[in-house]
Amino acid sequence: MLCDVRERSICADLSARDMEQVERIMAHRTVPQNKAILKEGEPNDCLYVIVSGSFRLTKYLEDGRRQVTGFLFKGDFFGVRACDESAYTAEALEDSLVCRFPHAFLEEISTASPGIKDRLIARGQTEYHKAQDHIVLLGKKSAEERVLSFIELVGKSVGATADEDGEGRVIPLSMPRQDIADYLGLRLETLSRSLASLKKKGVLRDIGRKSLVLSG
Amino acid sequence: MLCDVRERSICADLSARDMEQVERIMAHRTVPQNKAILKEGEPNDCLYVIVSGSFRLTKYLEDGRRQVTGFLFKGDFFGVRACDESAYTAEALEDSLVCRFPHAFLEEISTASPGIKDRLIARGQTEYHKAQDHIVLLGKKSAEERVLSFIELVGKSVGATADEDGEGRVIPLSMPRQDIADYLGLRLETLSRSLASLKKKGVLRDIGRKSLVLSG
DNA sequence: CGAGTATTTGAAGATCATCAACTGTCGTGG
DNA sequence: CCACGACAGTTGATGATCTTCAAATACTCG
Repeated sequence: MLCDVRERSICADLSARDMEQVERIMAHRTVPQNKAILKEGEPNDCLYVIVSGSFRLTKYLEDGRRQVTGFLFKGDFFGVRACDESAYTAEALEDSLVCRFPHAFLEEISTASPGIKDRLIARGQTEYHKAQDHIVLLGKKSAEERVLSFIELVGKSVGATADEDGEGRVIPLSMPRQDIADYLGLRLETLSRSLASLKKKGVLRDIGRKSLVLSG
Repeated sequence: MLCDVRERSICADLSARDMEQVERIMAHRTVPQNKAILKEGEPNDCLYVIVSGSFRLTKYLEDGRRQVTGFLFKGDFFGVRACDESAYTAEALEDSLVCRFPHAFLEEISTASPGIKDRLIARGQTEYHKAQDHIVLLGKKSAEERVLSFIELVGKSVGATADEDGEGRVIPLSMPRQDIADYLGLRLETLSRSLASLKKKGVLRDIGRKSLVLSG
């Protein structure tokens, strides 16, 4: 079975011979909605590539406060760390499919396909830069600015489609409000009010549970 | 000339033969206080390792709001990205010394010393995890909690020393209050008040411009 | 249709920001 | 060596934004 995310992912660097190996070793795995595939503090020895669906990454404070540190979509991957325990929890936002690579296996075939490591470095940097943008968002932006930035980010990640009128861009949302609020460092109610306010101002054309429509 | 950060840094993976190469190619460079060695948006083709001193990483919003996304100390490195422009500005907090490696050079010797790439991957992950902790700090913690977390982070990074009485831990601060505030997503005044409050509560034993003393 | 959950809305309160004045510190030069 | 100026940091009073608690409404699924 072939992923349709191959060209965007690690497999793109593999030779035909290595690909055979991959197809023997790797495992596709379905992850039901809200099920964790990786848990903060638990050991992890695999890299996961998202074939379809989406995930949230979360971290918890000792007292239970939860922060969503990122959302991942098709083609993204997580679980890079080769050693000890995971720094975050990864949960499916919807029924999803991932491709699983043991680190040991990656290490092995990377001697033949060193491009794999370059991919990991580059992707690591991309994630780091996204985290920095997130930091700017949390450190310096107002509630409404955060919400707008989030919508644009999702739009870029999953792609926006034109709505019926051809006037607006539809942004699909696979996550509930609470996840968005926890990503933005806001309370549910503040997120809701910010969305309402953006709609009143005409920035948002429509607010749905599973999608938003941006004006223009 | 040999760095005393060698074992903590990329050079640790190099063979003796590669080290000769490194000593020919690499350049030590001094960076005066408040001078940027990397600027957000400008191209960069080198990796820098901090030999002595410290740096702040900053990002700016279009309207000038500044966010400090991280502080780096001896042994840390920045400028990993092999391509296009830098995602952040790196400025010296004090007169500092860095070691400079062109990416092309690293790429070249990594065929002989593949451990270098593993280092870059591992370090990239470490930075990413630090960024995630920063996100939790900004998204979920109160002003005082942020300040305490920051102090503990610096303590871990640069090492705390016992004070005269042997009762407290002295945390050296190489950055001004404004940088700390911009790191914590707070205003100067709020940072100052939080410090004062922590002292009144007995968590801090003393507050100085260039150091803090933690109780216990 | 109805129960349960997700989301929105309302009113009151807390935390942090803002504006302003004050104090402390450091380096310079008389 | 002390006085001065400039900047870094602190403290005070007021206000805005976001949170909290409470209740209403909308949506989903069996």
